[in-house]
Amino acid sequence: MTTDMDDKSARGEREQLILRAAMKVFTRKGFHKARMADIATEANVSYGLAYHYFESKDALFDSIQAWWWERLFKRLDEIALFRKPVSEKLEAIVAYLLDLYHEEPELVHVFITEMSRSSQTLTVESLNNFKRFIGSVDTMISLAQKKKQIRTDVRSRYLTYMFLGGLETVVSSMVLERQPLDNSQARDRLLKGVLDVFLTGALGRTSA
Amino acid sequence: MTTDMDDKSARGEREQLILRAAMKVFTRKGFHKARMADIATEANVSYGLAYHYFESKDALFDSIQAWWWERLFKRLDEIALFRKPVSEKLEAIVAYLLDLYHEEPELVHVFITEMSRSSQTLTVESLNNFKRFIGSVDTMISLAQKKKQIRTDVRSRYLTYMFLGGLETVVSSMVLERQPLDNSQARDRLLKGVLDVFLTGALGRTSA
Amino acid sequence: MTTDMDDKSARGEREQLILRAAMKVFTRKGFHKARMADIATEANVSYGLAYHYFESKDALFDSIQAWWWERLFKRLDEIALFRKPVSEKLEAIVAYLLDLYHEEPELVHVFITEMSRSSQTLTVESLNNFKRFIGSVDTMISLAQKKKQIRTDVRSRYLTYMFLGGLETVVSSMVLERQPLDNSQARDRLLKGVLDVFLTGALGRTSA
Amino acid sequence: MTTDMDDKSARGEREQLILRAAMKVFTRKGFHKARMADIATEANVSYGLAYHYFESKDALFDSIQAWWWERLFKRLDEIALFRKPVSEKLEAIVAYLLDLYHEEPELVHVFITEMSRSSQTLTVESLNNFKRFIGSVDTMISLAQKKKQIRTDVRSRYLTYMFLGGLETVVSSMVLERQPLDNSQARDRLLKGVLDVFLTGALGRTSA
DNA sequence: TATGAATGAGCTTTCATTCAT
DNA sequence: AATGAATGAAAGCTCATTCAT
Repeated sequence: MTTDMDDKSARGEREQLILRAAMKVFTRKGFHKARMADIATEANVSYGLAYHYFESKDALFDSIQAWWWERLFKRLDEIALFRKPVSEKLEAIVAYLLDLYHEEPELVHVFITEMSRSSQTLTVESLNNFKRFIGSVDTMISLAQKKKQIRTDVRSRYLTYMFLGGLETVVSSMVLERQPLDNSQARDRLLKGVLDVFLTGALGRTSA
Repeated sequence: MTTDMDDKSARGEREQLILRAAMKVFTRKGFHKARMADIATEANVSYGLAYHYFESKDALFDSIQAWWWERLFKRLDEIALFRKPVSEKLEAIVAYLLDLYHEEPELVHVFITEMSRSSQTLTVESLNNFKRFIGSVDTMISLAQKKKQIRTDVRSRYLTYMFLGGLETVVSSMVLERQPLDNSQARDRLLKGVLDVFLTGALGRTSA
Repeated sequence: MTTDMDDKSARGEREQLILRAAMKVFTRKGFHKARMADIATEANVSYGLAYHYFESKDALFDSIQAWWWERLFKRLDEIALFRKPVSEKLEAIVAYLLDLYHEEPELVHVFITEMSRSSQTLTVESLNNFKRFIGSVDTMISLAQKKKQIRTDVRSRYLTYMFLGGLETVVSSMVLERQPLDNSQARDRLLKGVLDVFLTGALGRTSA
Repeated sequence: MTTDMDDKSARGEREQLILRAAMKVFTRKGFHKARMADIATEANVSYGLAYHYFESKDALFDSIQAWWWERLFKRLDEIALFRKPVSEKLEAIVAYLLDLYHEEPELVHVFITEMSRSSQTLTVESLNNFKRFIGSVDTMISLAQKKKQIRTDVRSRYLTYMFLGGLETVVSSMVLERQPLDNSQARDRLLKGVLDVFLTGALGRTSA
């Protein structure tokens, strides 16, 4: 899996340091209870330096969001180009999230706890990102419907919700209980599980 | 559907007034940006009075949570006693949420945006409520597995996550876009859709 | 001399207390170096109470300005109606300032040091107040020119500047050296002096 | 008119650059709202460099003051030596200010708005400069009184205040409204006006 | 019950100043 | 000479909470 770390190291080292410290503190205390002082301390950096790199606490949070969405959309765009059945595309999405959780647990944590809900941070812009995210998956699914790869008697939008909702909840349960995903077998089992349940349902193929 | 309003009317009328005002303001501004003054204003009440009924802002929020969980667990317990296939139990859960969203959209909104995520409010107690909630559904599902009503090759916990996650995301999409659910046809379609996708998967029965 | 104290006592007592404390602190330290904490301490009042009554430090300053202008314009309007030669009108203006300095030295101090110059606080609105002030005196003077009470070979605007400038500087010298004006003889001498020099010039009547 | 530029060009060119930038920024935003960063930007210089030349923001302001007073006292001392009637000496003072305003409007602006009032910057030293300034004019006037060139029934101090106050207000009105004084006719009219009103008063010679 | 004035800890943000390069 | 990253004290403002009435 390609990593976007490349452009990260291009950014100021200190900036990265602060960004990562912020993610840690947001993970630990949540956005609102996190104080800039905590972030600076976590980064072993003076109070003012955080403001040297980021205009405000909100701007810092926005940078994290931007980072998240940038990576995600980049990967989604790659996946959309796959010349493979929808099942493999969806599998790649699940894999992306699980692997990112392994690499950057704090980033995923912040996404789950601070971005994905929390009306406080739901600006018009972030709502648009969500719409683009959902829309992107929706496109894959409705394409699959056209190719008769999956059922057509349910609107693609609902299939999308069920897929993303299930995926998010599985990830959430790991995030909130801070379960590491260091075991690649566990990762594969989860991967297959999510996908299989989504595709064949709780009844499974035996329903035939 | 029975309503728990009965015990609500038992509480002081003013108390209810304040509680509902709080839900509205939390819905509008989120917990952290909501000020006690806003809530008092919304309730047309002095803000000293809010403290007469609720010890603190947190206590006020806790009351809302308690209300939510009380209703939910009561209903779940009823559903658990159904002598019916798991599909009907799950359908009753979906129906509960959709109907509650129709009745008390703010309550569901606060649940989605403030309670279900947001590490700020994730106290040990609320985490326990989530565990009990998930555990309750898990029990229904593993019971069904024992009765061979559903597939047994996936751990009940994951089936539970996929079900609740899908359900939550469908509800979320309504909540966040503030879509009313006043049409009973739409409600039934949604109900069947969620259930059917969960049970038979994205491939549907045709996968046989 | 009528006093506007009446409407002041109508305002909240505490509000007045804070306003006066602010004037004292502004007089002592200047607007910028004055901290809200200083003002609260001076007023023997908690920090937050100042914000209960005044939205911000600027708003507090604006209130002082408003008070100043309100009193001044009220008096100027009265004076303008005098059916007397211009010399008596101008004398009344000088008397107003000298007496106000006796009554409310801090108010005059703040006017001299913070309002009358200091581009920081020169908003469009306060500039307009100055223009109205100068315009009001200008009107008296040009009226006197039409009645041939005073020379007509110099534009009324310049006569106004010379009068107000001289007056302000005399008052400034008292203010900046914190000279009290408790002696009514001194007050009268000053009053006559300013007026006589303005009217008959440095050469005096002997210039004839 | 001789210029003090000689010693200015002796100073570092960059130092001058920064000094002028500071005057511009002080003129635009006032001393307190002016940030060192603004001054550096205005001078197209890094803000570390400003500290290379000036110990602090206050020191920078002090340099501007010193420049102002140095020029003024030099000129006043020259004028004091004139073997001419007081009217010509006072005329030379007015001329100095008007011409300086033409040459260095920002310097005069800073004097009017930041130095001449504003208790914040009124240090003991600057107060002494004011006293020396006023004293210098006072000396000219009391000398004229001894020679019976002007009236002796008013204390020289008050005549001085009336003269300087009128002059300052006339200049202020130009400064605050940012009127250029590029027309030499206007300059002469102003010059004669100020002097004539001060000498013969609002009643003029016709008062005889 | 009901009010809203009063309190003050806590937080974000600014910006003069220092210093390694 | 020159740069600008780094520091941290200082100050404005918010708002949950208390309490006298």
